[in-house]
Amino acid sequence: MGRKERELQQRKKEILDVALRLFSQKGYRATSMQEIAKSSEFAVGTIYRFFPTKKRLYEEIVLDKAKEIYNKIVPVFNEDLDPFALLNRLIAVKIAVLKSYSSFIRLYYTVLWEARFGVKETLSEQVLALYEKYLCKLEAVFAKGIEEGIFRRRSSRFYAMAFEGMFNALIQESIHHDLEFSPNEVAEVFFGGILVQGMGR
Amino acid sequence: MGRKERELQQRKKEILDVALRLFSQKGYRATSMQEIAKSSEFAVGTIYRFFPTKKRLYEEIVLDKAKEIYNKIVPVFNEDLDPFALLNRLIAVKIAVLKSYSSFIRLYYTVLWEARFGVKETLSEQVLALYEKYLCKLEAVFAKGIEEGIFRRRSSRFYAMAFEGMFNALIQESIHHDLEFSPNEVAEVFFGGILVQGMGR
Amino acid sequence: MGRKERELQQRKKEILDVALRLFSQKGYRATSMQEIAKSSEFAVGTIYRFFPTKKRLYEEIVLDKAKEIYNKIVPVFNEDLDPFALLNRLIAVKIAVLKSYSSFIRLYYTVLWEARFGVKETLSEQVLALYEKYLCKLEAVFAKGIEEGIFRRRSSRFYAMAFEGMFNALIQESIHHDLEFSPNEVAEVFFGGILVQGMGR
Amino acid sequence: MGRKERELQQRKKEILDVALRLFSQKGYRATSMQEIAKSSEFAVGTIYRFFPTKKRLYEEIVLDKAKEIYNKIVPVFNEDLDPFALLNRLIAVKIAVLKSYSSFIRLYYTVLWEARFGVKETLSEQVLALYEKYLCKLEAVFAKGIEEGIFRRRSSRFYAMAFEGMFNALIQESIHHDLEFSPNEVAEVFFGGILVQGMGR
DNA sequence: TATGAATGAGTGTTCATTCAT
DNA sequence: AATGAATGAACACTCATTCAT
Repeated sequence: MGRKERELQQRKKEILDVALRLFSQKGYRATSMQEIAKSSEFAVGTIYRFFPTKKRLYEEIVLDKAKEIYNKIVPVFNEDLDPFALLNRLIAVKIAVLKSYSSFIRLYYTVLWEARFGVKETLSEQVLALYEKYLCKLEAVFAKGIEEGIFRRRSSRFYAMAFEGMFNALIQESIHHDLEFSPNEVAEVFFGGILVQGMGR
Repeated sequence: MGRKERELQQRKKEILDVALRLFSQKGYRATSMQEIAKSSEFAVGTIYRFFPTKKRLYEEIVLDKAKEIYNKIVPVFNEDLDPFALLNRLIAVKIAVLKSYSSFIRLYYTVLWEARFGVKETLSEQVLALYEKYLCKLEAVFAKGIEEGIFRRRSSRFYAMAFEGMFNALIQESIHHDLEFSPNEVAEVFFGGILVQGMGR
Repeated sequence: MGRKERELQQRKKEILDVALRLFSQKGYRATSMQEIAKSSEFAVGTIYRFFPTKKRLYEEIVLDKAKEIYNKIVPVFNEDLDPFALLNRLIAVKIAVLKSYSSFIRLYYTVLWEARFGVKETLSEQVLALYEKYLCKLEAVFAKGIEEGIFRRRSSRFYAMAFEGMFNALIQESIHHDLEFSPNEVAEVFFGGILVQGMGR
Repeated sequence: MGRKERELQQRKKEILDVALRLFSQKGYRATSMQEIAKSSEFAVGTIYRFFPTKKRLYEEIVLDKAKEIYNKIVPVFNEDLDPFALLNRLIAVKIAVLKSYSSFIRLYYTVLWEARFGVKETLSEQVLALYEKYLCKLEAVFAKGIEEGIFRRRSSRFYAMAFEGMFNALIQESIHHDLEFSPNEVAEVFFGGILVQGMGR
């Protein structure tokens, strides 16, 4: 890759970074191309050199990062571990990965939210597809654990959603507010519940 | 409240209902005032008599419903129950209440999401305030449980977020997709974890 | 039709007039909506109240007038006259009608030109269709004249095109420059050529 | 002219050829400089080396070809023939010349049309000037014919316009549609009308 | 008081032109 | 001299808001 090419990629990256920041802060519709241009100190036309439409700019931002995240997380599913150990590992990896993408996290969850809960004219079906693949693998882990008698008998979808819900809420809280926690804590609460042994019902 | 006043409130309510439906279906930006006017069979100007801006109309819709939901849920916190029983009851009540607001739920969570995770120009600080009050009470319950030795020793904020995350994910999944579950299931998983007794660590 | 309705029609007419002038002077593409707005002293949005797109505004201008012209000219074809007399009458009527539309004439011929000679993305197929209908009737007159032995034996299409070409050139010259001529002159020159009797040289 | 100069002229010609094709196919406004650059396999900047603006490129194309056409047609006026014979010859030459420029014809007539009938910001005053010179010579021929008693007494401008109108309409119809005709036919129809002998009716 | 026509700033996008390489 | 990436004014069109009726 020559100097020219490298510079081009550099410019593209700069635009992506600025756009990511603005889309994160204000959302897709409230961010105008003019604004992205001004913030990135390029002309509008220059942005259109790299991205044919606003929609595609947005999708590229989201899809690129989403793929990166996905590719860092899913290998966990291929590790040769029992469901319990695998989920423990997943928690640790997810925390590490997601914390390293903290500036993108808000946008990521917004897209997932919109994609999953039906905002019309979904902006990134591919991100959704990626997430569904992840969910599928996650469900499989729970299914295996149930089968092996490690996890209580319940729908694996239920477990997957409960896991994702709890985990995502904690991650977001820790990134955007000041909640500190370790992978262990999440694992302990999720696996063992919150009751002190012997207490409760 | 005289007839005049009653009629006024009636008009306002009609507008709010139509706007809620449209905002829910298409989102805030994609819904135009002209559309709300046409659907509600009022003139645009009339809507502006009741709501000074589109933003305020949106906020009022969300705040109204959010208050209703809040008012149906928080009494649980005043019931004379131990933390464990109270949370059990909270789960049952939340499920019942939120399912009865299913057409509003998407909008509600969207606003909460935007408010909590910092989309600039937040559309409803008051909704956020309400939610924070709820969170505060929830934390108090967890704090009390910890103090009483029922719950394991951990930050009450951590418990509150974990609870909300798991619960909200399940509720959304059950409303927008086909996940069926009972209050008991949520409670059992949250309180007791997913491991079969004696298994795991 | 109430006052409101009348005023609306008045506004619409004002816009149409201004747009006609600008389209005539500068052509379709070189005339911007902003310009039409400024010239007509309405806001851009107001123009869009009356015409959904620029294209439709243009078409409405052209089609409306073209229909008027057509409706004033074609009745001649239904008069009970022999081909020679009918064409004489046609010349007189066309001159009278087209001179009364002089501000529209340039646009009219431009559209016909574009439509007939293939500018892509033709702006008014309906105007073309109208003109083809006229041409068809004109050809029929020539065909009849040929059959009756009044006109020399030649393709009626050839006669129709020759007639239209000569006539239109003269009309345009008389409107845009200073050529004065009477219907008789056109007739004499054109017929002198197509009548069987009296070959030159 | 050295090699350098020759190469330069070669480049220029290549650009003109490509631009002519594109302008003919899609019109002036719908053809972009980028497109011309890509089609001609030069860079945009290179085109701007030869032509200072898009408008001038267009004008040069049209003027070049118009000059060619003009130079092939006007010699007829210098031939030592009587008006009748000269016009006969003119018809034959014009048909031969214009048919050999058929891909340029649409553009040519469009420019003439715009120039003569006053579209503002005329794209080629020089083409117009050329055409007026041609018209002038044509008028002179008619004037001479009138003076010599060959043609009926009428304004020579009137004759010139009638001639051009009829001729151009027929040529365009023959190029863009399927009208076949010989120079003789045009001459016979046109002269049949303007010769002194043989009045109609 | 209720109306809805009018407004015009703002949108995403294009493309003639420039200029550093 | 040739390049083509960068520019930004201009475009058609939208829509929250105003205000004369």
